[in-house]
Amino acid sequence: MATGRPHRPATRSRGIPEATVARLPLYLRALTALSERSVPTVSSEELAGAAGVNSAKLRKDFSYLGSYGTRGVGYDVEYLVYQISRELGLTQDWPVVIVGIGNLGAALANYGGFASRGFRVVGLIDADPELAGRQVAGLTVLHSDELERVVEENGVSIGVIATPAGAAQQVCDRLVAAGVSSILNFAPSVLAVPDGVDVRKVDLSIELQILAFHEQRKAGENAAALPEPENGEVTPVEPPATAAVTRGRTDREGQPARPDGGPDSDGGTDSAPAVMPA
Amino acid sequence: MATGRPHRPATRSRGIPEATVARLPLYLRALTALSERSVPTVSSEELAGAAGVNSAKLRKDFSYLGSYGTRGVGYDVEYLVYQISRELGLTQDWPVVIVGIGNLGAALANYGGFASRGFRVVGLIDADPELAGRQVAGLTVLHSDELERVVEENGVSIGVIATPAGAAQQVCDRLVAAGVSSILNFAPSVLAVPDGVDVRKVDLSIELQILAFHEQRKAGENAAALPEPENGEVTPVEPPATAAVTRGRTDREGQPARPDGGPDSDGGTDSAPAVMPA
DNA sequence: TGATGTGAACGTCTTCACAGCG
DNA sequence: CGCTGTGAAGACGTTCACATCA
Repeated sequence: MATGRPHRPATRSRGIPEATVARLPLYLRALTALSERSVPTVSSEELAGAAGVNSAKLRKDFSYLGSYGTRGVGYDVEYLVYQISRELGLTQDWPVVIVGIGNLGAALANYGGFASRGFRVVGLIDADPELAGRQVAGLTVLHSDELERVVEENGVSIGVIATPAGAAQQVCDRLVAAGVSSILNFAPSVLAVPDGVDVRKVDLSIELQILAFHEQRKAGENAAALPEPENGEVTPVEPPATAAVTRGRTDREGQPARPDGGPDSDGGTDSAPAVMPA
Repeated sequence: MATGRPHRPATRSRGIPEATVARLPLYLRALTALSERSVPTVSSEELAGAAGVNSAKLRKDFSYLGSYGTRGVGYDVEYLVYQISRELGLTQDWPVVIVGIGNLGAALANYGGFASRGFRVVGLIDADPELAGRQVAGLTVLHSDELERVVEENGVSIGVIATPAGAAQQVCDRLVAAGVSSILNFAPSVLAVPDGVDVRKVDLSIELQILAFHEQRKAGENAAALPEPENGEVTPVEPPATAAVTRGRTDREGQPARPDGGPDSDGGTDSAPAVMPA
């Protein structure tokens, strides 16, 4: 789950729960697919299947929007597409700037899903003078100096940060100062923003770490009940001996720092700082 | 937030709540930064600030791992880094394959955050014969035919899908058949997987849509209380007249489908299918 | 009759407030 | 004394089960 953090304390937005808002785009995608196949109506059961949720949840979600279904029949696809689009604000045009045109920024600029949903990329910005002037996704990459100008001229309210972690906060500050009030952050850093500015975070590495946690548990179940090193003594989990069959895990280091003695036993740790592609 | 869907019904994993697991990587990052600055201990307050959460939540989270702090003092940085790493399974080495080497796949392959946390990219795979043989991030891109071989030879249990939406399910099926049991999906499609396989989804377009929702609400507050088209009659929200000052929104279409009459009034809709960069 | 819409029950997550310990 | 660790309360989200209505 790319996890986001709405700055105000999870205030229900006009009565629509955050969790529901987060699922509306999912429904919209499924509905759009149906619309293209000219399917006139769907039941909550069918639509829920296509969106990967259960039908009770879907019906409750839709109930927050109003009564858009027909009992005994289902939901009118076209009508629902429009209502959800309107609720999400996709019947408007949202100019967007992307800052940091590395591989990731370029991927975002080329991403078809943006343009098709009311988002229009109006500016690509990078600090590297080498990049300035180059064409990416049909747009000319601009130097960072132009950031404020692009934001103001286009009335941009949504900014995407795809810079290295070190640059993210500074870029964020400039975006906010120029008038941006919603930020999608791909850099692995925590952004501080004033009240009224929304930040959502997408962190590639965090997602993998969550997967690793669950993967580790599966492995633990296959072996005996996993040994619990509750106190300082650490017993590294022995990988099951069956080599080729068991999914590959190879233990690395084995020495933790101890909480009591002076924690200066071992100088620096191994891990490099998490840095974005650039 | 990029949202994930653990397949089993949100079972607490060995007593650690999912929400806590999702935050551990955040804490780990903040702790690693402190560790590099050779800070020996942190209070829950400081660490919470660095991670962007409140301190009560952080303490509760850590309490699920055990009592790793010292009252009146705080937490030993090195020790906590190790404990969280172990809990997340990052003291092991996780071989990973990335399928779909477009801009996004290349960005992922180059992403420093992977390698530094126990994740090792062992295979880059793409269906395009043109790409096969090219070097990306120091690895040779392999053709899809090699998928099963790479997964089996390296004991890969985590796969990343960065293909277009249309290819995602097929790639997923092959990964699972070859032995992968955790999947990070960047394609905008709902994946069906057998029990025991975890899927996490990162959807760039969904994140933007959620931002747009909140952005729209901010705009609505600035104007009068937003008009509620509760019944079929739709009143498109008039954008505030102040042009340059108000953040840019320009209305597009205005005609919704009606729920009662035959829904065949207007053939196809405008929006193109959401497709990944390739 | 068959599907929606929704109160009510349940489970999970967050926050509070303070006991307890170094 | 200061900070952790945690019961308890409250907010939020999900699921159930069924009244309701086209």
